[in-house]
Amino acid sequence: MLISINRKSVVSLSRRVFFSTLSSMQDSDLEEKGDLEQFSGVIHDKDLLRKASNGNLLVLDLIDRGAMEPDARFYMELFKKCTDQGRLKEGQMVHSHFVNSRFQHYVVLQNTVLNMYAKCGDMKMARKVFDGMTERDMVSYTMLISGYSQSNEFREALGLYVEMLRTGFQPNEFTFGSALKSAGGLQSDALGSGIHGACLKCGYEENVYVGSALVDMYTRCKKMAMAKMIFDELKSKNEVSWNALVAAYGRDGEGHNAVKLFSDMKRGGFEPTHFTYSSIFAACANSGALEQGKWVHADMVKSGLKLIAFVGNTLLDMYGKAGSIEDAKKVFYRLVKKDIVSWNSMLTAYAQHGLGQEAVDLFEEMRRVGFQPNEITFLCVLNASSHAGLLDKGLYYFELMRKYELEPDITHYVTIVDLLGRVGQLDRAQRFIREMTIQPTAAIWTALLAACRMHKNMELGAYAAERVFELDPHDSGPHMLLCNIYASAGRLRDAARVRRMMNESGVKKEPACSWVEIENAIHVFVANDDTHPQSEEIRKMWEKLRDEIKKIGYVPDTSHVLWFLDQQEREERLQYHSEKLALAFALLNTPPGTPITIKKNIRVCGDCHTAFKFVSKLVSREIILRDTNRFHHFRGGSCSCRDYW
DNA sequence: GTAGGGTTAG
Repeated sequence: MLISINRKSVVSLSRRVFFSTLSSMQDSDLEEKGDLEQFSGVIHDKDLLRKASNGNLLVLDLIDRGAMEPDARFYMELFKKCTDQGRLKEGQMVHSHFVNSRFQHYVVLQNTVLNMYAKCGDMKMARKVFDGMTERDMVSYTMLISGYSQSNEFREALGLYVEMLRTGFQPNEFTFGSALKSAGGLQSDALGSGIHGACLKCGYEENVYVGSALVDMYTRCKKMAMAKMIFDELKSKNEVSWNALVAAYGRDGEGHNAVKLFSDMKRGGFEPTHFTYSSIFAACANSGALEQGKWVHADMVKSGLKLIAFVGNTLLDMYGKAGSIEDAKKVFYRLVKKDIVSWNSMLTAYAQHGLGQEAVDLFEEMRRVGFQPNEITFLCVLNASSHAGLLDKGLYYFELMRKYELEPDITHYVTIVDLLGRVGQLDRAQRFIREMTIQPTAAIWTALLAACRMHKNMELGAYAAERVFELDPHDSGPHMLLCNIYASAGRLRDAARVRRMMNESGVKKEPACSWVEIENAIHVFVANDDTHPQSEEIRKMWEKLRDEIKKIGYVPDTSHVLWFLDQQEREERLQYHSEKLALAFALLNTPPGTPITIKKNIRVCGDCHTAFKFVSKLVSREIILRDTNRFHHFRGGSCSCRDYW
């Protein structure tokens, strides 16, 4: 609370009262700073003011109107306060006074200014201050290097690091930490090991910051063995060192290793932090290790850590990716404080599950409560509209972006092409591409190509494919799409030509695989897989299922498979697609009535989609299938995507 | 006065 004082009462204030009044002021009272004018008449004692204000930004007003002149220590406190609170504007104001003060040549103060700009993300100004310094020390270099590395300007950081060495300054543990982060950011093993060598030479290998930075750097350079070795030999470890390694498993989608490390960490007496949990959930999300993720979630609840956005967002994403939309929703609504990523993640989860209407409703709720959407928000909601076939909504939201002063980028355009294509408005999609204000990319034409495959438009498909091949000749996806378009139109010669083209230019098709998690183990299947210990049983199971579903109406759709085989061979191949094997395996190894979740690394084929619908009816089980695009929930003979995918 | 670890989309 700012105590309201008028000039008359100020004059009669004792030094003591003045001191305590100013000390009790909060920066949040800044809007009421008009009242400060009342002080200006009585401030003569700068030291008293400095002490009383304790770096309080309220006094900026006094400085600005020349009512007081800070001393060196006061400048320092003000700059630090602006740095800590990220108050760039106030910092600039103090800076402009500082350059006219008699302290302007103090290196330590100039460093503090430099650091303030760097930490507030204004690297241009930080650089300008640095360049303008007549005298620099090692800290000046280190502050600028760390600023660059924290702004992801890794090349600048390392350039400066080299310059620093050339100039003859000795880096310290602070410098090494930032330099290693930059080398990791550039994924440059060569630069990283060079810096590593320098750390050893200077005797910093036992510093816990340097150690963690080394571990992190090597993981980012894909040198996991080296990272682990350094980690194991670290003399001093803390939770950050552990987190660096856990996070690496998160990035690589190695859920099981991450969880194992998590257990080791706890056994070693280290408390997991928000960073740890966040990384674990990301690891489980990316590897589909839902059961383990749930276990760690329970552990976090026990630990008493609050469900803040920082970690809740990752957890939400994990449940979404694992197919459990209900759990994702629970996390979302229990978050202590939602940030933009929370909203976007929830929208993504809805979109992935084909719950377009829910996504649209959530987006409207977001606007209602006054949360500012960003580009990603629109991408999520456009995607959701597209997957649910909500044409008008999608087009409306695309236009709405500009009202929020957001410029659609190429990814938004792709979604609109996809949206128009899915509902079969191919001509309109083509017109939309022609009228785009930005240059169409391979992704744009691939979206149109996929729509042509869906709606069996060979001519436009061939045209779109040509455009894709011009822009990106090495992607196998578009080749396969075109090949399939020709094959299902009976143009086998053309299909063969595309195949040949792929072979000649060395385009490889990613092998399809499906996997299913049962009791903490992940079982992976590829088509015609007979390597699994239960393969005989699995085949028999599927053949039994196939015969049963044929009785209730299943007709194998062979238009999706290799055109060069005869009908019977095609049907044969089709029957042992990886997702069918995974399904048979899951039915053999899970209790009746429980839902089954299967993941696939490419899009589900049309025949498997149909077969899964029949199986869900036959065995009265819910089957959840995640492909690269989205989730399919099969229940009672139909799919949540309403065959829209 | 200076340092290291996390999340949404594609």
